[in-house]
Amino acid sequence: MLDIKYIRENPEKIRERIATKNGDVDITAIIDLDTRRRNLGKKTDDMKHRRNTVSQQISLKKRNKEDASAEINDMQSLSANIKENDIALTAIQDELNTRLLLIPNCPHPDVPVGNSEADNIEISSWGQIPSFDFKVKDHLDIAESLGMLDLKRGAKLSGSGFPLYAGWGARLERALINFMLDLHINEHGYTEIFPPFLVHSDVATGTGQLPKMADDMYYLKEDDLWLIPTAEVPVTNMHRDEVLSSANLPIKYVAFSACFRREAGSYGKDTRGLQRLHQFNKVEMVQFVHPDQSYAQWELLIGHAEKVLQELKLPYRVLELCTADLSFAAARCRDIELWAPGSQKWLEVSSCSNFEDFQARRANIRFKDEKGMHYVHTFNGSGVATPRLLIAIIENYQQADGSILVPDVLQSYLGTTQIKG
RNA sequence: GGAGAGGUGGCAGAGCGGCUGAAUGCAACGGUUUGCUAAAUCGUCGUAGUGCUAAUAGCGCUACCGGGGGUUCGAAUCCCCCCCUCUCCGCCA
Repeated sequence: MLDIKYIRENPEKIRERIATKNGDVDITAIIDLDTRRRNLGKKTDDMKHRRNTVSQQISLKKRNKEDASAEINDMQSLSANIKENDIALTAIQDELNTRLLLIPNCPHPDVPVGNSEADNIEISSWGQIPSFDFKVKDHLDIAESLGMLDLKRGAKLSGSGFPLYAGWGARLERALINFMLDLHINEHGYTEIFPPFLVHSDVATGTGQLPKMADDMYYLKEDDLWLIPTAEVPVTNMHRDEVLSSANLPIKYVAFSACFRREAGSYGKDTRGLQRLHQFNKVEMVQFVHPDQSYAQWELLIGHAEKVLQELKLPYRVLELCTADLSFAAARCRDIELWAPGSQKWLEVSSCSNFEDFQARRANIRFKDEKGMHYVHTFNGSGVATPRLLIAIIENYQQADGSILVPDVLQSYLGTTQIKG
């Protein structure tokens, strides 16, 4: 959410910044609502002041056994008017809020302006793209032949997009999650969180998924609960409506969770194997920081995600997303993509977004220092999502005989050096 | 799912129609004093909206005692609904 005062004072600037994100906002309507809210609010507050004053007089008169019926009469009609105004005011406030919640975050000034994902900029890369002296296969062929994946049975249970891992596939999945959590906890100083996977509407609103992305989330009507699309949602909202102590910042959490996404509107795109799923596992890093440290810490977090891939010795590249490719809530974002030789493409395994105070304002997460109250900055990044990581491991570590070598750092977790048929 | 108790400022905890934005204690901040890893003492000490103003400084007004309604000239205080926490019972991994 943007600050209404900032909108009031910089309407044109906001319109321009949002336009670079291909967003369109009716700033005029918002400013109009804001003006009406302030005018009616002032008027009503003055009426309430009068009521408070006169009520004091009534109290005094009654104590002195004097007649106060004239004043009481007056106040009866005044109170009726106040009630009418309050109702009107609530309606204005509600509409204003609804509109404010639909305004995307403004991109950071350093974000390259672009029209599509084609305008994202590669800012670094790591590792060598491997070459093979045999015909490479893609992850689905390999995993199915090794009994690691059973997508047919997954679909029998829940439909396509709900993968069923079996045998070494299931064990590899579990090993990856443990490896990543341990890395972030032991080497990067994060505190582990294991959150609920179902959350209230206001929680999903706090991080920016609602109201705009409602169609992309699974919803349980009976209980009014949403399945989380990422651990970011519950973990960020842990501190909703809290005042944090500045001495405790930055707060760094890492959480494993299953993630549920309806992927409405993306049918048929990148669907082979594990590329795009309705349910997947992810290790997510979330930080709450002082605004002054925001971008420095965010860069470190990207390094934490990269470290996972370096330890696994997988080639990757880092992209700075252009304005058009930024998500609703993000001010700035870098994606990390892994090379998948069997599929012959780069696969996004981590998205590291800085939201500045956008989420903090929505979720009301503040900190206090000598100068007063401020909103924290929040940012997060996958560290990382498992399905595409699994694809990259299988495809990069595949052998001519159809087996897969296990990356060094996973061998102790898996108890083997090679996965064979 | 059933029964009971309770939700008050950073925390603990009074208040139970007007003199309460809220006692008291702790914590925090500032000063004094003594001095050694502390105590004593004085003062300050909620958040948000809004108006005036050059002002994130100051002053004023309004709102907020889990959330939403109601009664009343006036509600933290009375009434109704909902949510949450705790205890007991039931069910259950």
